[in-house]
Amino acid sequence: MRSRRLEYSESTRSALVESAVTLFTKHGYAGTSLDEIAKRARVTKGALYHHFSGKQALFEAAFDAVERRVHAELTEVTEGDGAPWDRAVEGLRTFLTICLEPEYQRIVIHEAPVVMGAERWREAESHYSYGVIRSILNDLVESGHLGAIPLEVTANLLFGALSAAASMIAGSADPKDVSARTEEVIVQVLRSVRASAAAGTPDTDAGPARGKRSAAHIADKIRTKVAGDPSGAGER
Amino acid sequence: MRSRRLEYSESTRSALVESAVTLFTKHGYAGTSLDEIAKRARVTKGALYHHFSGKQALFEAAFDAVERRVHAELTEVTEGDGAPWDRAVEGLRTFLTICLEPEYQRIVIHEAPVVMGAERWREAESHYSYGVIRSILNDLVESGHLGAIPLEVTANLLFGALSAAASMIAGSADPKDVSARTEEVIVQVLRSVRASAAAGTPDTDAGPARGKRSAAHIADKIRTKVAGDPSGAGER
DNA sequence: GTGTGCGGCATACTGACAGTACGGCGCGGC
DNA sequence: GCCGCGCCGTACTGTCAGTATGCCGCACAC
Repeated sequence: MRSRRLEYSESTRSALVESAVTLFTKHGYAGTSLDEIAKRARVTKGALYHHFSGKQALFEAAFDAVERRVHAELTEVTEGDGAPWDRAVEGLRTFLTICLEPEYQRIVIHEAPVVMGAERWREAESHYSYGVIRSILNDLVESGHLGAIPLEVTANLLFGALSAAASMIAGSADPKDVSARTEEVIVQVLRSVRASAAAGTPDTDAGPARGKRSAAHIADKIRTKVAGDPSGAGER
Repeated sequence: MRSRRLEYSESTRSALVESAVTLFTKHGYAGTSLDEIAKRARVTKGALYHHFSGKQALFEAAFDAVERRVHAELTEVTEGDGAPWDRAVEGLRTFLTICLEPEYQRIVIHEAPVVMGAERWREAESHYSYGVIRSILNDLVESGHLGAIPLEVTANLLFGALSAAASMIAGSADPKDVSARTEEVIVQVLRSVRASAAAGTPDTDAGPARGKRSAAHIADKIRTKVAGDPSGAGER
């Protein structure tokens, strides 16, 4: 039988995480004191340090909480059974929407790389939004919508572009407009790439550009190990 | 005549900035104390506070120092008199190289948005690297290499993609390889877009594409109202 | 060349905050 | 009903950003 003690404990823990999400979103990591977080959760630092090893660990818990929500929302859209292209566009749209949420913006996109370190952040992201984007791209490649592209590199570029877009959109005077135009541009680019791949003309054009080592050797490297660690998302 | 006093003063100031650049790069903003910075510059905090209003102001001075160096390096390449397309590709390559420098990576790309606030950072960037990218794109459009694109939005997407790429490259096991592949992908995409524009076929093709559902409804969902604290990101 | 003002900097202090030590209290098992 | 341990509160410590204040010597006046 579920113990009362355990229930209390989990309740305070989640209260702390929720409080942390709220305050980190509003004032940032450096601008938020542990006393504030504890106070908002109606406990003291003693409780906080009982559940988390320190400020950074608490931040990561908050990060995970936000990411899990977002991930659920994303996969719901992208793992449907529609055509890959449609799911991709819909996923794109959903991700842009998510990026407008202050929690995701500030905690995941802006603060996390600094607080957790770029290394850990990248690692964590590969299990969440970044991973979704990569798998969407993979679907597009496998279904023939995109030609041979280095998966990891392309996914990374796309993810970076989308994050920057989110930041710009949220900071703009007319978010709806900027958001719509952003989506247009990305879809347009994807279509161009698709068309280019379909035309079977991997370029070779008459540019005065550099050496001919272009499209050929790219294909060699398409399959950069999608692997990732098979263990279920390493919780701290 | 140039006063001796003034010379000393400027020397102290630049020593502080240089020290700040070094230490912020190595240990980050939060991980560096003002005493360390002062000590490395062989002065005390008194001198530091004489020249700068606080830690944040010192960071911004360090930021500016790095940006100015980079900007000079970039414009030297992109403001030549070659063909727009060549200058673009060369600029792209140069920027990717710059992104490998730890100073630029950590101070400009990673820490600055958090320390200065995304708002200020964006504003500052528009005078530096981001501005260069935008003007390169503008040249490409005017010279007919790219079709009609929303300049700001596209430049922002490209800048975000490049920043993310830089981060990935620096963190990878084989930076040169990843860097090369990144360049390939971007150039490839640009070529596709160029081809698509040249073909005068803004798509509409017979893909499994979806209906013309309005892109604008995205922003309806911006639930929380951006929540920005306009002050320089709650730092302390 | 002597006085004087002020810019440039050092020293000493204050408040805030992350992290630690330790103790009490109540739930759950016996 | 009693004991132990897990949960949490209280009180303290060290560190660091920022402030208050004063000294020292260069430059300029005369």
